[in-house]
Amino acid sequence: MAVSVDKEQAIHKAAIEVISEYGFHKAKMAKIAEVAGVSAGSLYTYYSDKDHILDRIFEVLWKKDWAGLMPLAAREDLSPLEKLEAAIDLIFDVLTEDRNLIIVFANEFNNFMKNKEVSFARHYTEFQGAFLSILTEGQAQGVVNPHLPGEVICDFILGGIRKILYERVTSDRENDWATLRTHIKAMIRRGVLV
Amino acid sequence: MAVSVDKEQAIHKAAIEVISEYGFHKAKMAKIAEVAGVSAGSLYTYYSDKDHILDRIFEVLWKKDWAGLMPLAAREDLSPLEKLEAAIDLIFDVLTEDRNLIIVFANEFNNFMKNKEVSFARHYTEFQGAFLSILTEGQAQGVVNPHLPGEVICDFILGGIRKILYERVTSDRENDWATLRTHIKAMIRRGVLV
DNA sequence: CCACATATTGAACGACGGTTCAAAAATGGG
DNA sequence: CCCATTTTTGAACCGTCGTTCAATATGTGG
Repeated sequence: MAVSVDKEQAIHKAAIEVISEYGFHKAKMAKIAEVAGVSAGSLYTYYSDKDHILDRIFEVLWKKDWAGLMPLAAREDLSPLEKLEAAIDLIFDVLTEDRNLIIVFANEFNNFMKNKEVSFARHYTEFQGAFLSILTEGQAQGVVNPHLPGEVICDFILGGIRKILYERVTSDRENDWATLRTHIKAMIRRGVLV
Repeated sequence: MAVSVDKEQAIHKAAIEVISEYGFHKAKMAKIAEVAGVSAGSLYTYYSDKDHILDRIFEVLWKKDWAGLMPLAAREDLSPLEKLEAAIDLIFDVLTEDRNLIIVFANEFNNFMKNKEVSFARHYTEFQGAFLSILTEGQAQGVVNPHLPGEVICDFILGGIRKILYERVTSDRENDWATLRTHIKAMIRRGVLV
């Protein structure tokens, strides 16, 4: 009898749902189990403890982002600007797959990284590094403003996207992700002035 | 024998410090009391419960922002762009007053607002409304890009600033807030392209 | 300086919820 | 169809704090 991938998936998905609704702290193991359709004890067949569940959620998230961005940053057939926009698309694609994931990411990520070993540290760090390298390349080629520190641009973009997605997903309005992307890209390229 | 303002202040400050270090959930009442230099029981002379302490932290924060932004947005002697930059300065001033406050804000704010009555709801909402009105005014006067939805600009700016401040304050580098402001303003005005 | 009111203390309480584990169920090879 | 093995169950356990409160200290008005 092999452990079931289905159940691990079910727990993974249920955890995202429950944590997005209550926040990590108030998300009870019993509730996650209930939503996943397993017993409380079964959670411990697939995860060592509560932290491990959230760690795994972020691991999957950052592995996707990392796997997408690393080859992208290295491509020679794209201009830095094209890469930057592709990177933004990538982040959008990964996050907008599941509205609850956006909420979990926006609310729990920073706190979870605090004073703790996380399994996705390398992927996260390398993702940031790759994103930064795209900007640096853009500056070297004279298309990105060289007076702005790359880290500042990087944080501003990622922080801005995070909040935009969170606010949109939290309101009950319908979301047109495609249009939103073009707005964000326009803002990043040319700012808000006419 | 009147309750002491000093002690309430001490608890307020200690709470920001302890919560910034451990996160709200792992911040223990006993630890807050210890740092504040009072006993655990004394916390309950000044605050009804743990939530109340954090509620108060955000109430003070948003009252400052609100009190600064409301009159600013209404001024007729400033252009929308000047108001926008003054608003950014305001947010900077309020947050950079205390590095721990930035951390608490970045990590706990969203979660704390979830499914809960908060005392600062009105100040927060009106702050956002005032910020948005500055942008709308700018669009009406033809200085802000009318194709970008005001809410998107608003969220992008606030989310971007939050992450920038958080990352800077979390690293151990020295921070030059004045230069950082000009970079952020430049990015907002003209984007990242040359 | 006394009596009263209010503040402070910190040990003890009790609820909560993550985790455990013995028992039961499921699986599958021979 | 059995038996060995692995998985699942869920009630019980138990450590962790947020909170309480009786005792004590502190301050104040008369």
